[in-house]
Order: sequence, then C-alpha cells, then structure tokens
Amino acid sequence: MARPLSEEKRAAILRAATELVATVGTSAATSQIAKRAGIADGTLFTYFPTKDDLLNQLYLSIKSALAEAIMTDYPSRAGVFERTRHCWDRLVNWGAEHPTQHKAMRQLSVSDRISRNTRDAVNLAFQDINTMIRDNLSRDAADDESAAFVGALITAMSDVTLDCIAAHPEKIDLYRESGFQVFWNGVRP
Amino acid sequence: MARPLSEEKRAAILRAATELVATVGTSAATSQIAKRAGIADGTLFTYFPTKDDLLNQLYLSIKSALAEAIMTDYPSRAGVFERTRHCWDRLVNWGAEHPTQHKAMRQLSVSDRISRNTRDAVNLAFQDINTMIRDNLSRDAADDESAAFVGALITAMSDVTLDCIAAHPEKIDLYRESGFQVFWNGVRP
DNA sequence: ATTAAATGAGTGAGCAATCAATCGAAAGGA
DNA sequence: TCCTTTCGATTGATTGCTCACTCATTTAAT
Repeated sequence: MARPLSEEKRAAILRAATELVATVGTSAATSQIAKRAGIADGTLFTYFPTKDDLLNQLYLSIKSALAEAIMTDYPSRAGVFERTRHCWDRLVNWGAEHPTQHKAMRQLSVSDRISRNTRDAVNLAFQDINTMIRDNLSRDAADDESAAFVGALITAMSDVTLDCIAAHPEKIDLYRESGFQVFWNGVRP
Repeated sequence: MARPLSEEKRAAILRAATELVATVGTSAATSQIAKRAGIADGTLFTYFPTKDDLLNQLYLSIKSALAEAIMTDYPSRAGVFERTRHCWDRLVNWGAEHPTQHKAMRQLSVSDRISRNTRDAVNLAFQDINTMIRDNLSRDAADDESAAFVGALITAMSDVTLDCIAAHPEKIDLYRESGFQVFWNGVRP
C-alpha cells in the first residue's frame, strides 16, 4: 500500500454533500461538493465512483444515524404508549437538532436516484422499529401492508411537525407534543 | 393578428410536462417535453418564456384542478364531520383517479423552482378549505399556525394514503377509510 | 523505491434559451 | 370567391453554459 484512503476526507465529502443537497437538492454539482470538502474535483471519484453512489451512501448514512438516535435507550420492556412516545420524541428531537441532515434526507427520499438496494438496506436499519409497529400499532398484526402504512405515517407526520418547528423553533415543545397527540390518537390500538 | 396561439398546443405542453415531471422530476428536459407534445423545441418558449414559468403554471393548474374537485358539491351546511369527510374523500379519489397529476404535483411542491407568488396563488385557490380548517379543526380557532399545521397534515396523510393505494389499487376503499380514521381521530375538535 | 492517492485541466454529453428563416391564419381589396 | 399582404407562430440548428467523469502528472505514505 502506498497511501491509504483518508476516512477524514470521506467524512468531509459526505458532510459537504449533506449541506449542498439540503440547500440545492440532488442537482448539487460534484465540483461544488469537492470544493466545499476541500479536495480536488477528481479526488471525490476515488472515494465514490459515481455521483449516484455518493447520494446512495449519503442517504444510508443519514438514515442509519437517525435509526441509532431512535433506538438508543429504547425502553423495550415499557408499555406500547411509552415505546411509541420514545420513538416519536427521539425522531422529532433528532430532526430539530440536525436540520441539515433532515432536509438532505427528505430531498434524497423523494429522489429516483436512490436504488432499491439502498432502500432495502435502510429498511434493515429500521427493522426493530418496524417490528414494534407491526406488533403494536398495526390494526391487523402480522399485516405487512398495514405496518408499512403506519410507518409511512410516522415519517410524514414527523416531517410536517419538523417543518413547523423549523418555522417556529421556540415552539418545539408545543409542536412535538401536539404532533404526537395527533399521531397517537390516530393510530393507537 | 397573423396566427393565434393554439390553446390545444398549450394544453399539450402542460400534459407532456405533467407526464415527464411525474416520472423524471423537474429535471425533465424542455426538448423532451416539446417532443412529447408534438412541437418543435423552440415553440415551447413562445407559450412559456422560461422553463420555470412552465413549471409554475403547471403546478398552479394541477392544484386548481384539485381544489375544484374538492369544492364541487361541498356540503356547506352539513356538520364538521361530514364536511371533513367530504374533503378527504374527494382528495383521495382525485389522487387515485389522476395518479400522474398527483405525482407531478408532489415533485413540484418540494421543488424550489415554485415561486412565492405561485404558492400564494395556490393558497388562494384553497382559501375555502383553509377557512374550514381554521374554523373547525384548528385547536385554537383564529390561530394561523395551528391551521397551517393541520392543513399540512391533511396533505401529508393523503399522500401516504395515495402511495398505499398506488401500491394496492384494489384496496382503495380500505385505505381511504383507514386514512380518514387516523386523520379524524387525530385532529377532531 | 514503490505504488496508490491526489490534482486540475480537459472531454463530451446534455441542457435552456436564441434566432434567422419559413410558414400560414386572418384581414382587406377586387 | 380568389388573391395579396401582413405579421406573428413555427421550426430546428445553433449558442453558450454546466455537468459528471477521465487521465496524465505529481505527491507522499509505507
């Protein structure tokens, strides 16, 4: 081995891509990403062979960070309400604390550049959460489609909640609470 | 006047743009749109001076069609439940009947190419619906922010519902119903 | 000394928008 | 009814630009 790849540079590329995708969407130019990461245009492609690879890995890394934030200290033995509440609060708090990642994530999730493979890998990272939904919140337990419906609802409703928090940051407690009330009243078993 | 502009061609451009924006997003090339509309590349720009103008007018026309679909036969004198139910059913039915328009609408609504002006014009088309929300479903009547929260929730929840219907078209009645249940249980006064 | 990372000018493809040339619908005159 | 003039609609090649990606060369870690 001559020179090893730098984990630091890889992270800088992902960080720069997050910021640019959050602000200008997936049309962010690779040359802009490279400039912001402090590397030459060509170097980006030794870390990510294509722009699509970069976007897919970025999406996976953000989603994984979110899943970890949610599942840390997850109260496995508590009741359905507490566990649902835990997930909701963690989700909304993460979004409020990482607005750039959240915005980038939303841009990427509607993009057709994210592959089936990546979406499958993301689902794997959210497996525990999906299981919780299937077992507890799905109207018909063991019904995959119903669980997917509830899972999509959490994402959609937390996005709306986070948009409102972004518009009025001082009201985070109010929106986190009323968002949860709407969700819980809507889907509780 | 020499030759008048053709309303037919204008409609063909909007139709072609709807289909392409629905499938490939706002990055759809104007030359592709022109080809699909059956006109020369340059002709598109005599009907819409820029691509942004085209996208903005497209967004407004789709949203207006949706508003009209919702407000036709609106039961002004019925109770809150009936009126909310009416809007929900119309919204979901319209989306299920016009999947291409709905997909294009979603692409456009997250695009930064839609101007403040256009969004204001869209709000105007939805004025009656917004008023209904403010007066009936907002937790604190006369609270604009709370009404915006509920309005965004309807859109987000109907999008999720329509995604599920698109995946399982035979279950439209089931999803329309359970989507409404979640919404109504969540936000009812 | 070796070898792969790093560089940045270069390449070719694709894009929105332009424009000189052509076409054809309307209005007026016979 | 037919012909002519008018003038904007229509055309598609062209323009200038941006982009993802390449590659010959340089640099530096082992």
